Amino acid sequence: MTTAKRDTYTPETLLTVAVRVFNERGYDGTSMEHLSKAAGISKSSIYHHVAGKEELLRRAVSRALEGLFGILDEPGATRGRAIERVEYVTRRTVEVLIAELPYVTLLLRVRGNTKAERWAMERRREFDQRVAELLKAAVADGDLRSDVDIRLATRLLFGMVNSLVEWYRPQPGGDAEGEQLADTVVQLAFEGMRSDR
Amino acid sequence: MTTAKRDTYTPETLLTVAVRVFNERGYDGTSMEHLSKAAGISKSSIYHHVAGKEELLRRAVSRALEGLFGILDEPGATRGRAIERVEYVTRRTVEVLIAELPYVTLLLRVRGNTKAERWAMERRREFDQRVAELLKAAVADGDLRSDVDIRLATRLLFGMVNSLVEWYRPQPGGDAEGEQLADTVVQLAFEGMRSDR
DNA sequence: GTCTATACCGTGATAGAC
DNA sequence: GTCTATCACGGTATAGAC
Repeated sequence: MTTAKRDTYTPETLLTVAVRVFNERGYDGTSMEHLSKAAGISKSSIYHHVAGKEELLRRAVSRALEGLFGILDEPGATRGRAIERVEYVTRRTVEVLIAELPYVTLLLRVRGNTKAERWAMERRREFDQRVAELLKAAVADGDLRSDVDIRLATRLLFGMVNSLVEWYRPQPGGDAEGEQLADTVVQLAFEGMRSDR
Repeated sequence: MTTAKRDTYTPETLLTVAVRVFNERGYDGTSMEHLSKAAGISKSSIYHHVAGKEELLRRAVSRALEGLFGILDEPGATRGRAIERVEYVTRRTVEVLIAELPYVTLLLRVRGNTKAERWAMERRREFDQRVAELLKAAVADGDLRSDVDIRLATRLLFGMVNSLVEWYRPQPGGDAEGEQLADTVVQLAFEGMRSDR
């Protein structure tokens, strides 16, 4: 029942274009004029599909947040030893970041100037807290080093993971590329960069 | 000879205010009206001190870049074993990030919409490349693990370091706080988060 | 579903008085 | 050095024809 051909815009297809431009120029640096040029339709035609610029932002960050929160409900994140759940969530976060790259990129860059942005920031904080609790449990189990503040370690770990959006660009033919990258990130984060082990 | 009291603005003191607002609202999300309110003077008075909004941005990112490139000229970054130079640069980058927090924050967020931004991004890439060469040398020495792509490891390492600007807020009384934080970052990055060593 | 035309407001920047 | 007044422009968004 899904229409294959696509010669006119829907909110979904328009979102794809908008998110790309938002990430190139920044949300505030993007005007409806920029969007209309990129989409190949007039400014006013955009308003036929969405209520305005902010709705596009809201849809985009919602999608990113759905992906991230979805991880926390997966079996790997709810069962087993805490350290294993931590590594699982880290690995899956990398994979979701890559799978939903433009949406998560936008999420990680919102500044809180509009209602939609502030809502997104709040939900993101929730996610961070959920992850921080996991790490805390792993420390209690004695599987993560206890000589550094765990809140700090969580932030640094996810600072490393989130930095992916600043430079990672998916390869056209790279299929299982995400899993490989996730492996490397987990290795570096938990085993360190030194070779003398 | 330095005038202690400050009841009128100079380009320097104005920059302090502007950079704070830029970081709160984003550069593109900040209008001259926002700046004038924050500075307590009228829009047109701002133009008496600086040529415009972009000059404020240029001054800010210049300051950040000076701080970062300065590190590469320090003895610790030019002498000794490569691995030691890598750890030194990492540690010092954290310290400079904290010492020049608002300026580096702005630098790390530019999108390339204006000339000043594109120039800043180019110089930043130069810095990253210089650091990547250091890490490469440390791998050649056998001191850094060779089972992961070194360009990738460099990006993740500095992704972790740079993420500081997203959440670190200096404590009013915290003096040697920066050095402590730098120690932790270096430990986590090079030794990893696991406790089983 | 897309267009042209337009309303209306905030933007960066300037002129000139004090 | 700061102000008020003003400019030209681009911003989001709407009206209404096709």
